[in-house]
Amino acid sequence: MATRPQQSPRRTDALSKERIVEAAIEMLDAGGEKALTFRGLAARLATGSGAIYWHVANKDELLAAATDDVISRVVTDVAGDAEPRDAIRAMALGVFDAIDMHPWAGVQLSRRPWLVALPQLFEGFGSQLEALGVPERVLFDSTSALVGHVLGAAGQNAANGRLYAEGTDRAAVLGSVAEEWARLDPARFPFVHRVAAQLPEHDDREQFLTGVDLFVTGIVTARA
Amino acid sequence: MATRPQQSPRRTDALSKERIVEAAIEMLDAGGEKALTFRGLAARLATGSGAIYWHVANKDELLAAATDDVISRVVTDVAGDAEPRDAIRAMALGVFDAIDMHPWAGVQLSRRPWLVALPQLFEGFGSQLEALGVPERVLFDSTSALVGHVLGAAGQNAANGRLYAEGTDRAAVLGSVAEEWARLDPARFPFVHRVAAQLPEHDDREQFLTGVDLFVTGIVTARA
DNA sequence: ACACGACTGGAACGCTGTTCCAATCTAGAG
DNA sequence: CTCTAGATTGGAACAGCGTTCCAGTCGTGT
Repeated sequence: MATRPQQSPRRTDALSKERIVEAAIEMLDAGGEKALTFRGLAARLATGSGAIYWHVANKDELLAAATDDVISRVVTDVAGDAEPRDAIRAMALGVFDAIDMHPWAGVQLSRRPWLVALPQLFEGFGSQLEALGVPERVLFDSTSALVGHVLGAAGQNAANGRLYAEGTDRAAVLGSVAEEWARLDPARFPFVHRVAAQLPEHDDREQFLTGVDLFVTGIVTARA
Repeated sequence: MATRPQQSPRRTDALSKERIVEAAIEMLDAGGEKALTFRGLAARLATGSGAIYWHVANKDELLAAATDDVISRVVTDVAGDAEPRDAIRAMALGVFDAIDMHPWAGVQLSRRPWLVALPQLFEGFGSQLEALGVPERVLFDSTSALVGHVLGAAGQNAANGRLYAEGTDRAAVLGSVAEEWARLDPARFPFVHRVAAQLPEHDDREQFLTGVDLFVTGIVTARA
């Protein structure tokens, strides 16, 4: 049988999971989820796809590792010596911005939770709620709800963002959606009809923050 | 050149987008997102994949149509003559249960919003908030936040559900996650350490409802 | 000098979404 | 009734994917 010549020279710099994850994040940021392929990754790292599999079990693990990397970086960045409400706002905004910057991570978070980053979020939000005087009895439920809200709403926003990621701009897309809403039957959709105009001009980041504030207000109010 | 024999007899019952979407939903419910393939769909409908493409542009459109079908069914089911808070709880639970029953739809919702069902959600939640006396000025933001919360938290839950969907049961998975949390450094994760025990025994549905209530409380409180 | 395990890279496999097109049906015109 | 034009079908073909497999190469310890 014919021997395989193995013509191309071997790499000198070692491959590693870190280097692979780093390259994967770059590809994901550049072209979204479907831009990450093992062939492309191999080309970018100047290797073969088989070599990658020696360091990473499969694509799912690679995506999870990339998501973990991106999220945990943000969570640890937030300092903890502010007022509880401000600290919560800061952490929530950190998550929001991270997911906004890496939308593929948002999808991943709503797909495979219990990530390494999750305990960090729980710890951060939970301890601040405790500082706000939320009683032990409802602390776990409140924290779960808050974490779920932040991840859910941020992911939701990232999904919207992807719509006008390529080419078309935000205002145009939202404008056309607003037109659609305005065309709906005013008898069946009076409310939608009325607020359609506000759709194109709202600020996603601020709206997200409003939601977090409302949530904290609810928790604090129910505390009594 | 050789003619193609086209041996198998033609179907008598017409193909249609509705029939295709219906079959797709069955496949998605049975085996999740990756169980839906055009080949499998063609086999189930006793046709070829090409025929499906005459009715449906591509897989994305098919997924969007299936999601719309499942979600809008639930939204229109909720009657509207209850107390505002109860109506909101009922609608939220409807969405929660729908996504819980069809987890693939949850992923889809956090991926491609502005679905046909979205105006219905906006209308439902928005009009109830209005009935609660939320002033016009913050009505749009509050409704957006509430819709985002419901979709986000429900999707989040569905993602968790998929972890113990196949084989392993919920209690076992949550138990092992709780153990992992308990093993974390108590100095760095005091809060997580403390609430880990509550993780396996909490009720997702109830926790979701708690979150919605907290949110509404926050909105009502901020109304003043 | 040698051997052995860690590591590499590219070929190959089975599957996917999608495109293409001959074959076939249906409806209406003449 | 015949003919034809368009709507619809089904399956072959294509490019590309994740994954597996394995011959080859390197670095290290003896």
